[in-house]
Amino acid sequence: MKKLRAAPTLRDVAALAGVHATTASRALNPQTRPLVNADTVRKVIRAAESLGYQPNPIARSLKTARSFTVGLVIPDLTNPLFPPIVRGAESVLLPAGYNAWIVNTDNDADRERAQVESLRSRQVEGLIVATALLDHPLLTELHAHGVRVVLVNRRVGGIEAPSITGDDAAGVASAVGHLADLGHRRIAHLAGPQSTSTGVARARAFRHAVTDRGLEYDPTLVVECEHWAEADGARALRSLLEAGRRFTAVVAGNDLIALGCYDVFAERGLSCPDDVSVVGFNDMPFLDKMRPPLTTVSVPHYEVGAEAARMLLETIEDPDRVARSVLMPTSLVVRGSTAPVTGSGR
Amino acid sequence: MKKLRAAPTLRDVAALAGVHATTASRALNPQTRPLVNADTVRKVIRAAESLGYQPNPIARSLKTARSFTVGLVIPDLTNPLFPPIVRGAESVLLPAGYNAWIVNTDNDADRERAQVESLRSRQVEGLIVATALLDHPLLTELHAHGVRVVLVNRRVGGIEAPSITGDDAAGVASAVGHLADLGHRRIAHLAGPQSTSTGVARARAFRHAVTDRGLEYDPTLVVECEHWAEADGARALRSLLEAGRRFTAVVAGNDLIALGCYDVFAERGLSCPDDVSVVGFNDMPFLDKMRPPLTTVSVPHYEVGAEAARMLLETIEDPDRVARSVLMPTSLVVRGSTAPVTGSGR
DNA sequence: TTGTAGGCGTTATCAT
DNA sequence: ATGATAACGCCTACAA
Repeated sequence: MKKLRAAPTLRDVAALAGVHATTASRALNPQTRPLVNADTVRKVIRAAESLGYQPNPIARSLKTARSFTVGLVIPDLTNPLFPPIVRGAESVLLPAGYNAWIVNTDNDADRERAQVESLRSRQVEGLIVATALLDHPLLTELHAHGVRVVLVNRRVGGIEAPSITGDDAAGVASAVGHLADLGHRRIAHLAGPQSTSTGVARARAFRHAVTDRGLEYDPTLVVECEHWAEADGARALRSLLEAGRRFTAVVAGNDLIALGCYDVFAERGLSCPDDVSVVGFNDMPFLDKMRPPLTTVSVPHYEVGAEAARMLLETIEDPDRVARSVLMPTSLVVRGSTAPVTGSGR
Repeated sequence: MKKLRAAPTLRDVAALAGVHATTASRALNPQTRPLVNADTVRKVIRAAESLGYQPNPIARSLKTARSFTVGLVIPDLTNPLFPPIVRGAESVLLPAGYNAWIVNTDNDADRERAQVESLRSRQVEGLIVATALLDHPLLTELHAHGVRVVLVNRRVGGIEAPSITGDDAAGVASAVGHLADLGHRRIAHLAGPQSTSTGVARARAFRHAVTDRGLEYDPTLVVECEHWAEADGARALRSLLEAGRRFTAVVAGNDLIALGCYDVFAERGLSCPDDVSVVGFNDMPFLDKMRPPLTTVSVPHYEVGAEAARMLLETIEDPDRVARSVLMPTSLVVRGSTAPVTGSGR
């Protein structure tokens, strides 16, 4: 068995430098360094380097109740939407000396509660949360307890937490506008879950965009999906078809719902975009290689994550900062799933 | 400003139960519970519950040098290959009372070193590492220092660390066999980086599979990609085409390299599978919706992650356990990117 | 400018 | 069966 040399502690450094541990602590900490003699500082730093000293963050946390760590609460890492948010957040946090603790909730409230509890007990200094529901008791609680939270992507009703989201209204408007320009008059909306702010915002934006374009808003052309997933998108589209609704285009709540439509097209021998045009939302990776390449609304997820991290760091440094809500600009990416309306319609 | 009620500590529980903190500790800890009077245990537990007591893992770590946390070292979370590994690992770790710290290295050695350092300083009890290179000084070092490491997906040369990988040889053999059955005789291989065990293993397996099938192995039909990415796959395929090589099928090192080929097909007006068949590796999500749907070798990544976590927990509980290397079974998923060879060839 | 003392919350060790 | 004491490694008063 190999004997593991224990990591050097502050006392080891102090001993080597011939000073007291306190002095070593002060010398090593940029905050308190001015308090100590320049020569001593140099000696201590040299000692620390020669021993390969790394402060023990656990001991530090215990004493200071800080951790230089923030929690990222993600509903599902396998949804390609979220990894770019994570990377964006890390791109800001790591250079600032913070670490990110990523947890998956699997869209499960109990698991979310347990994970958040675990983060809190490890003294995370704030949370970036991507799991928000409009009615979200846990987040309401955390907010009431003064836990620093920044929401990404979705918001919670009734609390004033800072949030960074895509501009759903503008995005949906650009999608509807694009379809209208192509001559589509009967456009369906496969809405995301109405338990999420994004689902509601996009559905509302759809209604407004349609009427703004002088089209008739037909509520029977709007179906809610239970989850933001392919299977639910497929189910929603099937229900429209089976009810005999007529439409020539679909605005999907997100890309996965749009891809679910592709499955139904294959089942029923429909052609996209010849029979039906489809627009997604998010611009997740690889859409350009789909059959057909999916027209979608691009959201700058990396920037969403980065901005959320910046905002969280701001609130950590200045707790009295007022909550802001930032809308990140979206852009329409036109690909092959949308085309001018044909004579036939459906 | 809201006053945050500090979390109750063990002393609070002890005081409420009318016992000493030590006793409360023993009563709450299943390991030591038998040492204390059943009545006392009940009193303490009741007190703990009424206060909502949660042990402070930081203090516990400081004292015990344990953390019930393991680190997951991932090269790039936006590569859809890795999230399922993460979830598989979590599916084992969380129920066992462990947490997972996920870190992204961006394929950068310095960043990896920093992240691993940070994990170690937080007392993680082991590492699940997906970033292995054949020549990997950091991992060699960690191994020499006795750090518990389980490798996933890829291995390191020269050290005997347990590893969980897909069965590259069998997977490539099934891909080559499929193409041979379709009549292909001149098959190219766009190999992954030869700095990774996977890249090497698949290239070697390709050579063997080709000759096993009685085909001629032509080294000019094998090109190494610098990274496991679309752009590199595209570059490699272009180099073959520009050199005027003749082949009717491609075995790509992984799915991303295969998708890079799609870009080149589009550039040059080639049709897949009519002009060239392509097989990928990994079966990442959404391949069934690509144009054309990609034939690939499926690797059970979720299970890879789960198995790695199980193995790591085993080594934590029984450090003398000998390192095993597990090959997870792969399966060929035939889709639309492969077809019988046509007369023309190229 | 530096040192001393004490404590963050928990558990290991020794004593009762 | 329970209590007292000390220690994990660090930092923050306070004292010198």
